[in-house]
Amino acid sequence: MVQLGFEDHDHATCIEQAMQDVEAHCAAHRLQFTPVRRRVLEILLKEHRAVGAYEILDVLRSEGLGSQPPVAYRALDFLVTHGFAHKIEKLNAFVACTHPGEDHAPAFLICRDCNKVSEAEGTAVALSESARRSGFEIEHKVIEFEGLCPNCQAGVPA
Amino acid sequence: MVQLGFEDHDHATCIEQAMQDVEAHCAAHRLQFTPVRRRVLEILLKEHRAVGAYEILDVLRSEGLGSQPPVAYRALDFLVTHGFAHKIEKLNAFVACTHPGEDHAPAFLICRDCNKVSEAEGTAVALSESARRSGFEIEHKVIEFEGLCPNCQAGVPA
DNA sequence: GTTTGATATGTAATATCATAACACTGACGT
DNA sequence: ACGTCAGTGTTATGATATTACATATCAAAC
Repeated sequence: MVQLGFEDHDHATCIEQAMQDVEAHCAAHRLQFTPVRRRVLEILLKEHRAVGAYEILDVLRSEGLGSQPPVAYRALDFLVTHGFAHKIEKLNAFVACTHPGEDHAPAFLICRDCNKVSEAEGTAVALSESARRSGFEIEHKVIEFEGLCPNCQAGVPA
Repeated sequence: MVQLGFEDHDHATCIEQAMQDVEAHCAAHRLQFTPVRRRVLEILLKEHRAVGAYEILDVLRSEGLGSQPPVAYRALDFLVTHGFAHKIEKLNAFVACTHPGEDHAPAFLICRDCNKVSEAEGTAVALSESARRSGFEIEHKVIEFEGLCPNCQAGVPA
């Protein structure tokens, strides 16, 4: 399982890489990667934690990129729809995707202490197959595990 | 997988059984199954669908059992804490538990058309073991699959 | 190169979900 | 009777999200 988020890593590279991937994906699919959308993704990428829409809106507002909730929600909707970000239902907040562009069904590990969110590579979940067999057609999966990350268990300061 | 919710069943019996189970569990554990809490559980049990807190509050209000949000939220909190109901994070709403009293980690199938919610018996999910091995201590699991139930796929009227 | 349609953004108003804080009540043990 | 504590009543407010409509911008067809 990939567990980006709790581990140390070169964050600047991590952001740059993601931005380039999204850029490329948008170009390839004729998607408009507008300034607001780009900025919202940057804001999300800066943190490996779920960020609320109004927190994002505050930043946009301070930069003159928009001032009303729909601005943030529309950009987030674009990012989520195209797989560049995910909504964490448990937190009513959003995280940047760590595998942008790939079609995947991620599982999230949410630390209730440091609030970091880690996206686990979506290996097959037994249950979902079982549901499908019983006739339920799954369109969207929400798999979120809340708990304590290794760092917080060890008392590492955030 | 148990799939109560989408199938036809004797609903009156289903409600009565659940109420008795909860009653017994409260008696055994010295929990106060007060009128408001009882009524909220009844409201939830009446439907195999997620019900919003304010929808519940409307009913309580009309019956003189309470008029302000905290009344509903407190009762729901009691029911969720003791495993008599679950919160569906995807919908910000609540369902009665179909296995009250048992300690379990349920998975939910949510039909986006008829809004019914089915609680699947929580068999082990491969991912959660994998997360645990990597050092993440899971305290709470959210597993929700949204899609189309067999009835709605077949065009059966709700 | 201008019209046209689709997509994106600006903005006001409002809907929906949830909690903090504090006062009151009633059951229960002593 | 008195103190304690869990539960409830009530006010106020906070947090999240959408509807609706106006305006702007882009891209492709003509």
